[in-house]
Amino acid sequence: MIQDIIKGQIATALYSLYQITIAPENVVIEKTSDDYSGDFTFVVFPYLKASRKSPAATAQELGAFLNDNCSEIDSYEVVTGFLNMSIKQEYWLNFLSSSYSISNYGFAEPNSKEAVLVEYSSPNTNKPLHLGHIRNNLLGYSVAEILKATGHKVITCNLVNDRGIHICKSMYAWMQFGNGETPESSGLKGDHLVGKYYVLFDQKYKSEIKELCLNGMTEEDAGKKASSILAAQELLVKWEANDPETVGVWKMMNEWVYRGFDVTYKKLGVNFNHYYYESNTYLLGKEIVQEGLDAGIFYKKDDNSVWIDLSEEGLDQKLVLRGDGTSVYITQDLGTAELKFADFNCNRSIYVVGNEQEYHFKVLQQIAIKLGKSYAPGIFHLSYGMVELPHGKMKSREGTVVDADDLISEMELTAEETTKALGKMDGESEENLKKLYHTIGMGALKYYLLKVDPKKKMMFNPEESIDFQGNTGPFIQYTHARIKSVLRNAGSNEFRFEPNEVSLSKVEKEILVKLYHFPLVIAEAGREMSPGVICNYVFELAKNYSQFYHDHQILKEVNLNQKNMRLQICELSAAVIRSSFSLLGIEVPEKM
RNA sequence: GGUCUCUUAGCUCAGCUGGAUAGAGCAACGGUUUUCUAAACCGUAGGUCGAAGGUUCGAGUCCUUCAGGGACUACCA
Repeated sequence: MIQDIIKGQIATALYSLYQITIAPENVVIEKTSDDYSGDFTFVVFPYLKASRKSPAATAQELGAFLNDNCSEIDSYEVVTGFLNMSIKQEYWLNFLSSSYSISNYGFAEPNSKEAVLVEYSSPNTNKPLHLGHIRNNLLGYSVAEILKATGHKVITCNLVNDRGIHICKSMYAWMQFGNGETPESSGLKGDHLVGKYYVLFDQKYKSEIKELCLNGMTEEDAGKKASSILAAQELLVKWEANDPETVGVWKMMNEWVYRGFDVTYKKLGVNFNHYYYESNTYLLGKEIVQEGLDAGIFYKKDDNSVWIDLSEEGLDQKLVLRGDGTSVYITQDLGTAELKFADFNCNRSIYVVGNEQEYHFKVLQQIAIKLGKSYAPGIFHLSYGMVELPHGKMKSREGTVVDADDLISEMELTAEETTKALGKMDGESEENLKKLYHTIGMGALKYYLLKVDPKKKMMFNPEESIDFQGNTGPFIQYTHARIKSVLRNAGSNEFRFEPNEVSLSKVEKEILVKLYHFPLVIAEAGREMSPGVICNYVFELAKNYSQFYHDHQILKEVNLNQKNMRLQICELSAAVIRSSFSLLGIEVPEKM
C-alpha cells in the first residue's frame, strides 16, 4: 500500500539526513486534515533533537528528499512541523481501474488465517428474546463476518441455557395454571407462551412472599419458604433425577421455545454452525474440578464444596462446585471451554456476552491458566454494554422489556409507511415490497444497534422511533439503490478511461481515497472486534457519494473518459457499500 | 468496603496507537428539484470535551485526586 511506500521512504530520509535509525513500520503518518492540502502528513516534532533545526526547516528538508526519491509523491507542503504530502492523481486512478470490477474487493483470502470460534446469542429458554438479545445476536453475527473477511476460518456457536431453576419456574407455572395450553391452542408463538408462564410464576411467587411477610416472616426467609419456589426446586431435583414426567414437560416446552426462537433468528438473519446445550454439557466441568483438586489448585471446605483462591490475582475465593456436588455456572463453563477447543481445534474462543459477566470471565480464564490449559490465553470475552431504556435496565420479569418480535414488526411497518408515502415503488409486486420493507426495517434497526461501540452501553427510547434519515441504515441503502439505478441506465459494465484525460474533483478524490482504505478498515474492525468501525466508514462513503452524485453528472457527462471514470467510482462504491453491509448482516436493495 | 467502567452540542453518538481551529446525525432555522431516485444536497446556529492538578514541543486521548452515573463483588445464570 502507498502508506508503506511512504513510510519506507521517510525511514530512508531520516537516516540519510539525520542518521536516525527507525524501522519503516514504526514511522507514523496520518491522513492529512481536511483543512490542509495533501493526502498524508508526517509530524516532525519528535525528530527535532536529531535534526537540530527548526520544525519548518526539518519538514522542508524531509519534503525535498521525499519529492526527489519517491515517484508516487506529486508535491508537498510544510506547515510548521507538519509535512503534508500529495500523492499523484494517477496513483488513485490506477487503483480505481484495477479494483472496480473485483466483487469481493477488500476481503482477505477465505480461511487463510487460524480458526476462531465465536459464541453468541446463548439464550435462556424460559422467555422470548428482547432488545438486549438483539444487540448480542447482531454483534456476534457481525463480528463473525468481519473475522471471516480478515481471512479467519470462523465457527459460530450458540450455547443454549436450557436447564436450571429459571426453566423450572415457567414449567411449574404452566403445570399449575396452564390447563394444557399450547402454542397451537393459544395462537401464541412458543417462546412467548413460555415467557407468559415465567412472568406468571414471578407474580405468584411475589404475592406468596408478601403474604408470608404479613404473617411476620422476614423477606429473606419468605423468599426461601414460599411454596412456589419450593415447588420449582423440587422440579429441578426431579429433572436431575431424570423423572419421566418432568423431563417430558421440559422437552415439550423447550421445543416450543426453539421453534419460536427459530422464527426470530430467521428474521434477524443470524445462524449458527453449532449448538451446545447446557443440559448436555453441565456435567463435564465436574471432571475438571476433580483434575484441579488432584493438582492441588482447588480445595475442599468442610461442607464438601470446592473452591479456588484467586485473591492473589485480585479476585476473591470462588466456588467451583456446590457442597451437594451439583454444578454451578463456572463449573459447566470450564467444561464447555475445554469442549469447544477440542471440538474445533481453534486458537481463539470468543464469548459475546454482556459486560455484567466480566468478573465471571476473568475467573474462568484465571482458572484455566492455573490449570495449565494451553487454550487459556485464547479465551476472550467480547464484553458489550447493556441496552438501557430511559427508565433504566430491562427486566423480563417486570415486563419492562422491548420485545424482539414486536420491535422487528414495528420497524417493518415504519419502512412500509415511509416507502408508501414516497411513492417511488408504486406498481411493484406485493412480494417484492414485503421483502423490501423487511430489508429497510432491519437495515434501520441493525445499523442503529451496531454503530455504537460494543463496549459502551447504549440508550434506546421506545418513544422515539429509529430514524430513516441521516446517519442510518436506510440512507446508506438508498445510496446503494441510487448507484444501481445509474449503473442500470449505463447499459454496459466495461468502463475504460485514459488516466491522463480525466480530472479529479475534491469529492471524487475523497471517494477514491476512502475506497482505497477499505481493506484497512476491515482489518481495524477485526482487531477491535467492532462493527461500529464499519458503520462509521460506510456512512462517510455514502455521504461522499451523495455529494458527488449531487454535484456531478455521470451519464450525461460528455467527456467519455470522465464519464467512465465516474462509472467506475459508482461500481466500486456500490460494491463496497454492499460488502460493508454484508459485514453488518444488512442487505442492500437494488431499488427503493 | 473492594474491583471495573462511563461522563464530548438540547438529544443519540464519532474521535485509530497523544498531533494542526473537537466532528456527525437528529431536533431548530434558512435555501436547493423542467436535468441520472429530494430516504438527498448546501448553509446558519449550537462546546470550559464532568472538575482540578500533573506528564511534554503538544492532552478529548496518558497519570493522580475529586464529583456524579452504572456494573460486578451469590452454593443465580
